[in-house]
Amino acid sequence: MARKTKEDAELTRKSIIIAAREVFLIRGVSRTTMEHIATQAGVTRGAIYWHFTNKTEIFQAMREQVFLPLIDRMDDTLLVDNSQNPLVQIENFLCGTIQLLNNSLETRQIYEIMMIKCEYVIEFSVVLQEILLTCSGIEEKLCFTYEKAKEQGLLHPSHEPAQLAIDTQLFFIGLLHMWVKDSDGNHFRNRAIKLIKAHMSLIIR
Amino acid sequence: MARKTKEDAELTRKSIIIAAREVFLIRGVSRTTMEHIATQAGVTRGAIYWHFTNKTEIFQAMREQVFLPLIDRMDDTLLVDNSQNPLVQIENFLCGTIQLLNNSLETRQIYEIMMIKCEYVIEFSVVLQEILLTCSGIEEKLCFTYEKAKEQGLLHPSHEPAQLAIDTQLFFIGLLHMWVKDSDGNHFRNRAIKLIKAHMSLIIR
DNA sequence: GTTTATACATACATATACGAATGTAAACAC
DNA sequence: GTGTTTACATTCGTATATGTATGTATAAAC
Repeated sequence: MARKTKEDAELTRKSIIIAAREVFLIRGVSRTTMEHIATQAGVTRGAIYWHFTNKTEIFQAMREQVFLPLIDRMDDTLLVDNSQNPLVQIENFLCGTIQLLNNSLETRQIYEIMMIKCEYVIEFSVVLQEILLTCSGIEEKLCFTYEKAKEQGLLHPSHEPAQLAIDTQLFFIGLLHMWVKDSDGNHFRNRAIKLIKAHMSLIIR
Repeated sequence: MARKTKEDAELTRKSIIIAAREVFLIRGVSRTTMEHIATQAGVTRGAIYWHFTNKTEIFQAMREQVFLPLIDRMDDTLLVDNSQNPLVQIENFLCGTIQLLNNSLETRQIYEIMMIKCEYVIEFSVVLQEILLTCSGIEEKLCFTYEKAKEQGLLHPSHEPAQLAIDTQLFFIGLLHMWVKDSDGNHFRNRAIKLIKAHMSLIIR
């Protein structure tokens, strides 16, 4: 076929990432081939190899579409906006993530792929490291916000911000994992917001 | 080669499961072939196809070696032994699981495989359902134990056993996931016991 | 002691996947 | 308007995986 304009090329690049997400979700990352992605995107493998060197690069491109906004939203909710009660800030961040998952098919699918449709073997160890780094960042920001709460006397005196930060983080990681696995929705998806509020209520006072 | 006794056949069956675990851990479940497992076990694919119909069946056999004992231990710690403080029972169950992971290479590897070396696509949906069922069971037993604690006045009056059960369960699921991912150990593995005690201390009184 | 079923190994047929090499037509630079 | 580069499509060689079919030596049944 013929050469396209730069805008068109960028469109096919994006369509490849979208196609990859759709196929990853159904077949799992390891079992999807370049041919699967190409067919889904309506191009040939040649097009994919032009834009990406291998499947890992497609995966990373897909991942960035979700995780860069996550960091931004976390910074906005926890660090920038200081007008609110810190505990409400944390609750808003957690609930906001759940609402994002509810509203955005793309985000929902990418989370599902990353959590239960991907095998973190050696070639994906970079991804694992990045996930751990992201988690460290979340913990830090939660800790920072819990410290604000403590300064304002919102916490029980025996509760340490660092411990609360890890507890909340682990609670939320568990919630996200079960949210993703709970495909029928009755155990965790529909109750996620209530579970977050219940968790926060354990901490208040 | 020649026919073996039943005991020998059972030995090769077990060696296949062990070999599968070792290869799954390195290559991920999807990317390991029957040939990989056979080579690792020192047999041919013929032996594997004799004992198992496909890879999923090997995976399930491997999984049962860990999850059936888990249920038993949970029942022992949370339901049977009523001599102790219910909150201590819960803490013992959680810490016991971590200690099992620390002490048993086999358990540790199978958890790692199930959490980050396996893609839960359609053919593994049965496994996912079983995991969800196991979680429901854990939640029920935690709830039962928290109810005992409430009856004994060990909980803050505003804390509901059902909510505490889910919160603890999600905390622990998150902890297990991070425990597995934290291969260098400094972020979660070495701190797991302390994190559990911190979590339980949030609930007391 | 012969027969039969077992516990594999070997061989084969088929399918699939990858990466690179090559082809090509249009966009863009000049 | 010609040349060059881009953005792919097509083709090819090779490797690898699967499942089955067949071979075979021995344990077990009788």
